[in-house]
Amino acid sequence: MSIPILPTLEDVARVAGVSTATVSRSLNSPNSVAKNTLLRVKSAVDQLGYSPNFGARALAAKRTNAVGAVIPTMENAIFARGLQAFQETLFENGSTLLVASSSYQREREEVQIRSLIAGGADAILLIGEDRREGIYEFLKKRGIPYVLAWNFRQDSDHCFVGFDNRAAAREMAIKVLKLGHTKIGMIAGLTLENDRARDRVTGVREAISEFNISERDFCLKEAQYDFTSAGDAVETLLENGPRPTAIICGNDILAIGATKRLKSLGLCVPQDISITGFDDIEVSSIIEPELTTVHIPHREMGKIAAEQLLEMRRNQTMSSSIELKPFIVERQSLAKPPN
Amino acid sequence: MSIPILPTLEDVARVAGVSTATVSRSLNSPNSVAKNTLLRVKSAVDQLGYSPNFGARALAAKRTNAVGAVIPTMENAIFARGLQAFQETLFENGSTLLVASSSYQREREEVQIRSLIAGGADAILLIGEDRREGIYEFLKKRGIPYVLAWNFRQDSDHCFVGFDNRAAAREMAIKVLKLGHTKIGMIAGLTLENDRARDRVTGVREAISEFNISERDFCLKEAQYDFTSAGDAVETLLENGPRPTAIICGNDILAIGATKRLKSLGLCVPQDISITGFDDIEVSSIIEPELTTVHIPHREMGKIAAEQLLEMRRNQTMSSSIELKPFIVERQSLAKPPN
DNA sequence: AATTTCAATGTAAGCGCTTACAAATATCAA
DNA sequence: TTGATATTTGTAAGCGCTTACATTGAAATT
Repeated sequence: MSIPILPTLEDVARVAGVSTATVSRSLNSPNSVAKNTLLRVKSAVDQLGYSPNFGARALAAKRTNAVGAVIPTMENAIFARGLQAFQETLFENGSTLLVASSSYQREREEVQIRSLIAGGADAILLIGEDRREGIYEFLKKRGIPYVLAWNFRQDSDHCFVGFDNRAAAREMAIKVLKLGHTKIGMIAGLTLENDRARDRVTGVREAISEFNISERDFCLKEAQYDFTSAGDAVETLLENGPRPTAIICGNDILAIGATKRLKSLGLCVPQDISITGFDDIEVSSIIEPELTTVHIPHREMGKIAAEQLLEMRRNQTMSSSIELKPFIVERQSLAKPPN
Repeated sequence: MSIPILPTLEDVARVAGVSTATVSRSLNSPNSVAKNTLLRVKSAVDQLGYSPNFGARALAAKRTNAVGAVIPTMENAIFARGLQAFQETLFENGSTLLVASSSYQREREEVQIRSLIAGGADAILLIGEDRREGIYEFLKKRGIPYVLAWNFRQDSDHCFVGFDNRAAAREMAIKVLKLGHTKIGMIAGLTLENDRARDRVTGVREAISEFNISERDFCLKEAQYDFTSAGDAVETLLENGPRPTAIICGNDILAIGATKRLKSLGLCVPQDISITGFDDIEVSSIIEPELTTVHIPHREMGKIAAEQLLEMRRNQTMSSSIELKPFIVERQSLAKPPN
């Protein structure tokens, strides 16, 4: 594995008997080259096994065609699914995907953003809105287009591609309340530095107050996005104050973890306690009882985010935000409260 | 969002009152620069908000520090988890991750490999071994180090970081057979262009023949890695030939999908039929019955794969393969056959 | 036939950085 | 003090590509 000597544009030009400019054009805008010149170049390329040097190309053309994405973690199905669609769309448009993960930590995210830019990203996907203003200034100063996904906010000068977490959570809470539940629990994701989790709490609180449920009958517990934390949270909920008849969860992982723990405590879902989720990941329809949850079109979101980003990079303009509409999937985990 | 004019190395040099070489050294090998020169450069960098141009750096230094990974899909938890660890390790070592996905299609994978290289990857992670020889030649010719993960093969001149799929599957099958099962079913992943899936089938077949189970009492069905396909496969298995008392699944997704379908058909797992999985993804311990499966240390694999790749790139040498040892996690889905 | 227009190609100037090598300065032993 | 050595800095030559601009020759227009 020694350092190989690779053919350059110049080698191709020599073999094809044309100038380097013509070779470059053959590769980048074949339409502007005569048909049989193109053929000669192509065959020289094949013969030499040429492929362009990435650094040189990036330097001369002032673009890398690499798009970065900083997501909290790839292990969570919701990001994995959206990211997959994002990558596919980028690929179809000749861009590659650079990935970094923040572990839901703001400081770390910031480092990752900078390192993706240093690593050549010339456009970037971020999750949610919560971050220091300085980061946005940094991106603007460098002329790097960005899209904020997994959330949506009207009247913002950022470009969002996502959904209204508050409204969706509120809608789910209203559905729960309309069934007659009066003692409500909620297991939310950690709201610190996470606007999506926070907005979902806000939405639920709104519904709670619209239905005149007293603060005493609403109990909120935050938990990390894993099954065990969710289980622990649900136990806390049962121990403190009046036992809820419905528990609204900040996402499906929390809902599944909570359900599992309730069952192991001998409680039935939804007969004793109803559970709702958020995201509609694949396993939500596999577990028992099947989970009533908010369906989020992650794949679509990933695809559209990619498209917006590509457009922004192409036109050097800001694109407008796009709102996706979640909807509730009714399955088995939500029912009327017990008498 | 107009095209911004960014400061260059030369600007920094001018402000700091030194040569561009000194600035470059300050950034890349601070030890070789006098302490107070370093300070002057640092402050010039801050003052101008300088950060190096990626293309120029890649061109001059002949390396991008980007590592590519082509995986079948990020949506599958097993790759998501390994990839996450892979990315973290790369980041700790100053490299960025370029991702592409093949959807388990060889042709497509080949395109993705080439496009990652064109996109600047100077090392690459691949899953399994099954691909045209030409691809390996291509990588060698370009001097791009690669690691094959999720599988392991002795006496190969590739660098593997993975586990012996055949041995692990065989071991699981032996455990099943020792319990007294004599009619065995298997739901495998699609083995076409997938050496891992194929090796797992081979391992099970070995055990089957070691226990003198006749071909008539072993029924194999391939399925895509999703719950529905697995469900359909299990139904086929029930319809054809003698009903198996144990079904060995090629991975956890298949096992979970099969379990779900069996339950909906009114069959009990493991009382009527035992089920085993492979991978030990997180939900495997959440579903009911909890899944008996082969635990694969995905995170460790991702981490080690990254380390090997970084070492190969650093030394321009081939590293040796590393074998990880899976082990069986006994939970509830495997039991003795009914009388 | 002369002029204009346009498509196809060539020329050559960078793009912003790294690094081999040279030069200058500081350090040390004798 | 002097020469030898080590440390720090500067000079300048690329790295391999893209693209503005110039050139050529053929087709279209008058």
